[in-house]
Amino acid sequence: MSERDDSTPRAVTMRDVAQAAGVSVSTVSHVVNDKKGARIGKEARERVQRAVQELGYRPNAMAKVLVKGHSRFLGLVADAIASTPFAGQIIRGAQDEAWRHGYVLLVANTEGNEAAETEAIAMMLEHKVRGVLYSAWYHREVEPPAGLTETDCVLVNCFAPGGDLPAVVPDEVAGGYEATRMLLAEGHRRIGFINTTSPSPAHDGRLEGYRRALTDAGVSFEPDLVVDARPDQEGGFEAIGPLLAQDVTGVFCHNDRVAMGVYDGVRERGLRVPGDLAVVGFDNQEVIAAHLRPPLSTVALPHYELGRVGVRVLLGLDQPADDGRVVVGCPPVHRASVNVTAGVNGPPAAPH
Amino acid sequence: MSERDDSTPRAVTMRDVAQAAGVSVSTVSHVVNDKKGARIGKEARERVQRAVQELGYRPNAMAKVLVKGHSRFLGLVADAIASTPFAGQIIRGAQDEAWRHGYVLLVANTEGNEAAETEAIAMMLEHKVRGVLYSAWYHREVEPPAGLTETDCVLVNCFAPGGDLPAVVPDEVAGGYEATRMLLAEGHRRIGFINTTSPSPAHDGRLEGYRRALTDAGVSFEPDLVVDARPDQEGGFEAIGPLLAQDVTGVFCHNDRVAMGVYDGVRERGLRVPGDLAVVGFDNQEVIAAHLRPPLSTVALPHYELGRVGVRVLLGLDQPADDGRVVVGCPPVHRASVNVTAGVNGPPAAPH
DNA sequence: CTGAAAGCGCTAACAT
DNA sequence: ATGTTAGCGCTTTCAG
Repeated sequence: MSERDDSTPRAVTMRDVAQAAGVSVSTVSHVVNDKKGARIGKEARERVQRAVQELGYRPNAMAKVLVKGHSRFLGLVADAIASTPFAGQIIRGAQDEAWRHGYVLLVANTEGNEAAETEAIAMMLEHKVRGVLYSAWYHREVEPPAGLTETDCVLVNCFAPGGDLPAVVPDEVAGGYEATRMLLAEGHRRIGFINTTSPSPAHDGRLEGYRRALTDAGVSFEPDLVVDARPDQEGGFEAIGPLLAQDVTGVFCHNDRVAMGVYDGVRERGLRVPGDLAVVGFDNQEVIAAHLRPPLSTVALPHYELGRVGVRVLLGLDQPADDGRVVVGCPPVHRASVNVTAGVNGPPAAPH
Repeated sequence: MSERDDSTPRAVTMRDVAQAAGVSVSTVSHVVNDKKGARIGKEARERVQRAVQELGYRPNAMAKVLVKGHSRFLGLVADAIASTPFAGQIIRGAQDEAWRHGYVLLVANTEGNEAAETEAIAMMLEHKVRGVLYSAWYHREVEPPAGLTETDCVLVNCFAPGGDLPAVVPDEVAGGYEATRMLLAEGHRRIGFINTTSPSPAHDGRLEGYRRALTDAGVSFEPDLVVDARPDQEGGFEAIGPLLAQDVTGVFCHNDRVAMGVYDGVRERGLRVPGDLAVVGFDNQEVIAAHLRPPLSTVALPHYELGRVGVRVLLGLDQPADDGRVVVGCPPVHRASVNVTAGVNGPPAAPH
């Protein structure tokens, strides 16, 4: 199974190295950590390095933590690691940034289970994490578990009632604005908006952005052009009918899945995207958006950034605004569902 | 930001508790860990428990590791945490199973970067992990990095040349067999297979399964009904034409994205799924499969299981076969793309 | 029933 | 230029 040696696979310690090199442990410590102020003879240094090589010495991170008094761990508790590709991006962003600063991520996914959450946080606290990121897979208000008060904590893709905890969240309003702009920019004036039925920051923010974009373009807001639907394919499929009946020429969908349903509905009627109807989504969910026919113009949810900025705030590298928030932009992604000539990025090569 | 106290936020240790409770540290240790053989007076025990509560004592996991000689860490190095929802499932499966046995996962995603990989493994080794899972996001042969020989290691969703490392992999052959069976069971006899262009265990295994299923059903294999295409929407879209021209009534697609492209191609011709063409995918990629119109019958890639079984093998709970492999089944998922009356599971409610 | 003490692997003064 | 030593917070004999 592995190259473990014989009877007592006791790990090789610093003392073993010292012994083999014929020096003291502190000397070994100095050369291994490449300490600045330490003057070690070229001679001895080499002997130590050789011994390290030969014995295959690996420093014990735990022992180090113990003496230094603080670990290089960062906790990340996620409510849904799996249900969606999104959480993965948050983790990746957090991981990359943590790594860059010498931190290791302790990830726990709780699937919303409160007991698991408490246990996960206890685990992190016992590992003396430098702080923890508490994240949600979709932007919403959360009630952070009690244990979190025992350490530094920043909320990612969610926020707490009081507003006392720093929160890193996507800019829903700007996102909705951008999405609507994409349609406006192509000359559309009757623009439908299929929003979600569930009350949420996304619901309110994107609507707000839609209205503002309309206003800024001198187009009056028509309540009838906004319909709420289940935020998935079925919802989009059903919602597009009424909108088409009102002669919209473009539609902004609450998310890419809704847009996917809209595509189906449009096809069902023998119509075409974008010729008969221009469509813009939200989320930029790769599997869907980039590979629909035609590829879907959309606005990206910045999950990677969210994770990344989350650790930056945790480490004190970025400062939240006065309201405790850091708002991350949602960049527009131009593809062919608004204007045939616009989207030029063909889908990337796919493996397996 | 957090409830840190004053100047020196020194953590409360066991000694503090001992002092507060008026007992010795060893007594505290005994009651905190609920040691079996320890006879502690009801009286003292209560004092300790109270002190623990009041001081908010949290045991230091690092110190514990140091004295016990081994950690409760399991490493998981993944090549692509994010590019796909798949890796997320592997992590989740591993996490759940690890957790169940009191282990904590140290996750590192390397995005295929070799330096990151080496560094990640070094990090894990320094944390004295009990072992590490090396995983790939799509089933393939890998060259596990050298550092892994220093600890127990099991391969997940991949395998090594020599076959010396235990490997947990999906049963591609059985999967291909199942997929084909779904079509055969509905009476189809001219069944196309859109395979992938990239050579891989998936390519060979699924083809093998397809052939076996045909043979077992007394249908002769026709090479012309098998076409290789890019394993995505575009590939499926283009490949379906030639197949339709050969009067296939059903098609087995290398994956769900290919099936998505096939749907488009079928629609383009004014045809219907499953009426004019029955379609079966592979992967069971939720976002796609469950929400296509009609919902796609497919075969699931058992990522969660792969991760779960990976840690079981690592912990010695499951034994690999003589060839070092543990093969995990790919269960068929019946939806409406083969037989209208078959798929009954409407898409689940979707949040946000 | 409870406490004293050794020591896990390492770092950081402090000696030499 | 290098060695000695005292802990970091905890578990675990071994004595009382």
